[in-house]
Amino acid sequence: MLIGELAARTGLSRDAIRFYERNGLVTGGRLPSGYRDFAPETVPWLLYVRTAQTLGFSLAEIARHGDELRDAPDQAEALSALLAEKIRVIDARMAELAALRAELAARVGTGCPLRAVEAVSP
Amino acid sequence: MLIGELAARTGLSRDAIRFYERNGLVTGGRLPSGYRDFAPETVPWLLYVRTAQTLGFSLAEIARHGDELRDAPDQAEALSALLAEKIRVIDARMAELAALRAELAARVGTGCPLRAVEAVSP
DNA sequence: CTAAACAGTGGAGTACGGTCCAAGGTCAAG
DNA sequence: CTTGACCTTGGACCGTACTCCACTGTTTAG
Repeated sequence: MLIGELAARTGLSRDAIRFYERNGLVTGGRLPSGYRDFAPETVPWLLYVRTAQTLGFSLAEIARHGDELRDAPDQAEALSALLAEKIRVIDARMAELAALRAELAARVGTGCPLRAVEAVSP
Repeated sequence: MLIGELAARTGLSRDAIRFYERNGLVTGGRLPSGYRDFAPETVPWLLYVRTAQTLGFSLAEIARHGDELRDAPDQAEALSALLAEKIRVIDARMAELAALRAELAARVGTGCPLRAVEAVSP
């Protein structure tokens, strides 16, 4: 698959894909012409990359996870561990959000406890 | 309060605070010496800024919210609306995370359904 | 054979959120 | 009056995650 098609299928720009390649997030072969040639599985992988990214993982982290996965003796196990770790991260993040939500919710409708926030505004 | 003390109390660097000031996130008076002079309420405000930031709001958004708040005819109401909006954002974010968590959880322990993710790694 | 539509490279530029630094002013203590 | 801690400014620089551009090579359709 050429880069243009991959871009179309993932919604990424060709430049972004080349950027990802430079940073070790994707690897493709090369055709005799020098054109990049991507495997079909690259599509779900890139979709996954975007998901992980919106989750707050940096590209470097995602690349590192990918590497760990590739180098693992037992891939299935490594992946399970990775996913489990991500789930922990998600849980932690959700807990933070829940705490913040509670804090905000407690202030909504009260005319007073917001002083700490409002009295100072820019 | 001088900038150094504010920095110490908020955990921010003096440079970061000056950067925030340039970008309209904080305002302080000036002493005759030219030194910035911050009100005590700036401390909770900056702590709030950091919280909002970890929530995924950009400094520009936070500044804009602060402005809206300041300009609102009814501050208490404006703040309630703002908090309510943030809560919606949080809820959306949590829902995304929950969906992703479910997706990941479904794959953990299975040796097969992870192909889509694993077969492709960098 | 040529033109269009792809692809490649390198490098500059962008926005964000800062950090670091030099040169210099201010202030309190000794 | 000097020393040291603190403050000021402006500007350079960093990492992240890209985008845009010019110039060049390849492939494909007519």
